[in-house]
Amino acid sequence: MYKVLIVDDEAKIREVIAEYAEFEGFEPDQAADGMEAVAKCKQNDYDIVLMDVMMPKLDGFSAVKEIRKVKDVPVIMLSARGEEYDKLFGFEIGADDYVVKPFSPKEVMARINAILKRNCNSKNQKNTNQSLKFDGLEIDMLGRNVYVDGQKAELTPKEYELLFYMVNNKGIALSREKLLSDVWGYDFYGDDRTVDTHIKMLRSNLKDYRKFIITLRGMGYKFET
Amino acid sequence: MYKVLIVDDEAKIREVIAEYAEFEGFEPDQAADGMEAVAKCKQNDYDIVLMDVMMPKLDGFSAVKEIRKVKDVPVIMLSARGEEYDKLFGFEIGADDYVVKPFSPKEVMARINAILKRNCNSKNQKNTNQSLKFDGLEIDMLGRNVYVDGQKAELTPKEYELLFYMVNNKGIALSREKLLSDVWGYDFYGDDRTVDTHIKMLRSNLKDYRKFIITLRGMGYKFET
DNA sequence: CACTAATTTTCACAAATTTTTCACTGCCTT
DNA sequence: AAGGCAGTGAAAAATTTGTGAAAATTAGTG
Repeated sequence: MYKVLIVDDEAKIREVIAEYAEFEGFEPDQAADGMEAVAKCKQNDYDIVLMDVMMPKLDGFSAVKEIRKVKDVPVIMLSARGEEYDKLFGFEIGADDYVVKPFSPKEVMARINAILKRNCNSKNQKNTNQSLKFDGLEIDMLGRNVYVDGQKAELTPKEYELLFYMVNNKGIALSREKLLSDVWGYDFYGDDRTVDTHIKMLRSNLKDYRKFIITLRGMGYKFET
Repeated sequence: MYKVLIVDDEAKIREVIAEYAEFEGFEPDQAADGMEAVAKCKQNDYDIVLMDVMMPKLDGFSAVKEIRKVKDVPVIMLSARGEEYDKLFGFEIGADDYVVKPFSPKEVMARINAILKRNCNSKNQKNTNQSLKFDGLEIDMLGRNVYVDGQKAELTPKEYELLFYMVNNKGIALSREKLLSDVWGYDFYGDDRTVDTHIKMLRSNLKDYRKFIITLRGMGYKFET
């Protein structure tokens, strides 16, 4: 059964959608703001997230960005604001669809089904191997664990996020700026060498598999097997 | 490069979208009705299809149904009718997205990008893998690798940048000044012979394919196959 | 709320690598 | 044959990365 997380600050809206979702055979869960959504996503594995844009504490866009750091779950953005700017921004940070309020629950359900259907091939593959394995380096996306030759590696959060991002961009050259903006956040004001230090720690934790983290002199780094 | 098929009976609309698509780096093709769209899809491999619903000869829904029998290409439906019924119907027959006219070309492009990004793991990998091949010289732009007869060439950053720039200006005569200002930066204060030295190193690393780097006496260099 | 532990960030320095300079050689062109 | 221009090798200069340690930040706890 597919699990759906519904994020909106209005309880009424959450209820309506949840009811429909349940009727359609989904297992709905709710969050009232971006912070809660991020927390829930880190704990649970949802098959899709419906995310309102305008919310207290943490807005929908920022929440998606935060969630995407650790989970690759499809997201549909809900917004009362139908302006083009928002739409584009939503897609850019990787929303899979965008629905403008007021929407009909039926339409939302149809869009959920469309996305789940589309992702079913890759999703199923991903579900069966939610963990990636490169030689003796295993990354368990679900449990957020990394194993080096079967032994659990104790990575700090940043180290894990960095590895996760690099693995998801396997074979692609990543500049320090790109890494800082995607892993640390677009609003990070800091030293380039910060990346180096984390790469150092990551390498040291990956033991022999440090070999997968390639230095591209004058450029940045990349993960390559 | 991604190939997009634009299906609409109004030439004007096709033109506008095609223009935008080209600007965005897609390779647009057009069809004026459902029949033509089906025929073209059977012949060619498109990465995505934009399909109008209301068309003479064969309507959009039927066309998609027909296309899906032979090809599993993503489809975005375009429709002047924004009624919910159509939307649901569109998703049911497997449309990947649904845009209601009048739409802004920008929004359509954003949706195309969203879908292509999502599907990139399947067949389009070679498309995303921006790699150029000239004889036995292969340049993998994404991974920043250069292969000479399948063997990885260890280029220094400047060597890579120089090669990258020259390849992107294939067949064009490049003066030392132009190279210095474009590859090194407009603020570079230095000797002209610097270019020569890097060309030397690059040639030596490209082995037999040094032949692509042509000296233009009294002028500069160019890359030509 | 202060204290502790863990994590993240900054930073300076050494080591490694790359870039630049430059003198010299030799080839092309007129 | 001479003058100009490109090719080359090697040394010097500059840049970049790896790393350790200290400082700053964050989270957890009594």
